[in-house]
Amino acid sequence: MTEFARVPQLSTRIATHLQTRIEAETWPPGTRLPTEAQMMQEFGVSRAVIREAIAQLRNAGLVETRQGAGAFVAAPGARPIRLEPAQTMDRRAFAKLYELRTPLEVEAAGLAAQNARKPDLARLAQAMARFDVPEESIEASVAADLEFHHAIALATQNPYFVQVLAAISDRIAHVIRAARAEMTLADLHARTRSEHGAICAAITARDPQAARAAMRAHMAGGAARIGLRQKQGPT
Amino acid sequence: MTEFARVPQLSTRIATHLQTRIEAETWPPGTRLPTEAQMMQEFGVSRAVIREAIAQLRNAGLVETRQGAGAFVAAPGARPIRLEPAQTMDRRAFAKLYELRTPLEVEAAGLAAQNARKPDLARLAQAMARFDVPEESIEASVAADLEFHHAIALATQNPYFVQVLAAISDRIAHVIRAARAEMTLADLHARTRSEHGAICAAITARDPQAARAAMRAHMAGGAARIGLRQKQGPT
DNA sequence: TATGTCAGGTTATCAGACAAGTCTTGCGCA
DNA sequence: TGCGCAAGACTTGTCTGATAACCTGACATA
Repeated sequence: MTEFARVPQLSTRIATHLQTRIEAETWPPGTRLPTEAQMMQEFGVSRAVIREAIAQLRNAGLVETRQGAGAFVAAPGARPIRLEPAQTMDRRAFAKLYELRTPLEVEAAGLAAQNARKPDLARLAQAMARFDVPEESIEASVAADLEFHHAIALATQNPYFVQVLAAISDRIAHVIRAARAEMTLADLHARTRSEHGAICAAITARDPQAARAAMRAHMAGGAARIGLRQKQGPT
Repeated sequence: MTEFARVPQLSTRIATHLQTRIEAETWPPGTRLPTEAQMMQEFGVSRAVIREAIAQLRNAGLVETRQGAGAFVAAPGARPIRLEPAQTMDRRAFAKLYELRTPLEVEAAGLAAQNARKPDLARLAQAMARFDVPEESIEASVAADLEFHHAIALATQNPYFVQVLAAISDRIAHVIRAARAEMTLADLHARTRSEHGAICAAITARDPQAARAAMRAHMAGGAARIGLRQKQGPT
């Protein structure tokens, strides 16, 4: 009968405790966890708490439950890849995130040039067209930017790029929006349009090398615009 | 009364329903969700189900709950990046995952060459040393491989690379382990040792360009060894 | 051996209650 | 009038007990 302090939620503490047993392979995949009743006794809490702890693990993909059968340790391949959010999104953490984003966007541009299909190119052109109108608001501009990069990710034909880039871009856009940039909206709009145009042209021409180079320039430009230095040479 | 179609759990259905409202910005960040009592009435279920649904959203990082106050839609920046597991980890999905891993490992090698500190280089050398002994088992070999790549990720000084590469490598290693490879263990050991050595040397020499090239060769070699074709040229 | 049935165990859901924390409101006081 | 503060309403966290849906394994039977 272990006694838990009440600082974090009871269920969370129990969940992390169980998680260590699973990740330490004390309970290898396929193992059946103790029943809820047994855990109630072991941890000295009510069934509601146990159920919530199990729910957390199930949500994290570490266990699977079957009504009437029990809870089982899931196979590693079934677990989702998960990146914990940075505690504070300060300038340093932001730069690190951008550092992660850059090679992914560059590679996505190259893959898009190789693998894009007709509908992908159409979607890309459509995203480009949104820049033809004069700049309206920071919101509209950011949304158009996101849509363009999303179209590239889709063109890779690789769902992993779509997912991870969507998550990263979304967070970066959020910070940009909050920071408000130091340049005029008109200038930002023009530069983005120009750089996006180069990328779009290279992808449409199915030139992976040019697409990568254009995207790399775009990333470096974006980093510079928001005050980040990238000390990265040619790859 | 027999049910033919098995429906997902009640809590899951309600959770996804709430999720659509959040992602459609019907409830923008900061909004307070209806109270548990209100939802009980709206959906006609017990409080336990509502609480499980909320718990799912909380685990997904979409809402935050505060005792006595309520449940609130979380800021996008606070949400963890999450990659859903592929339904089936077949050869195609595996290739896509490798496609994502390659640019990340290449960039990590380059950043490691730029940013590695003394302890990082020591850890790298230690990981290399594990290959000096003759091959033992497939398990030991895979573990040493993972440790080497983990050491590189740490040397980037970028926690995002550490997290995402750890998650991806772990899953790839799992598949490799299951597939058992087509080459002899001795041959695999020798090749891995040779390629890792080149990477390690480039990083220790603080030569980012050479580190990137060596890692790219290593990735291509690994892909070829497990039967994947990479149609990727120089970046 | 093969098969159908049943009993026991397990999770899913329901219902009601109290504890702990938060927010609002109104009252007393300066 | 304006401010401080405490009481009370409200909300989530935890506990308790019960029923329904479901799974597994043993057992009887042909």
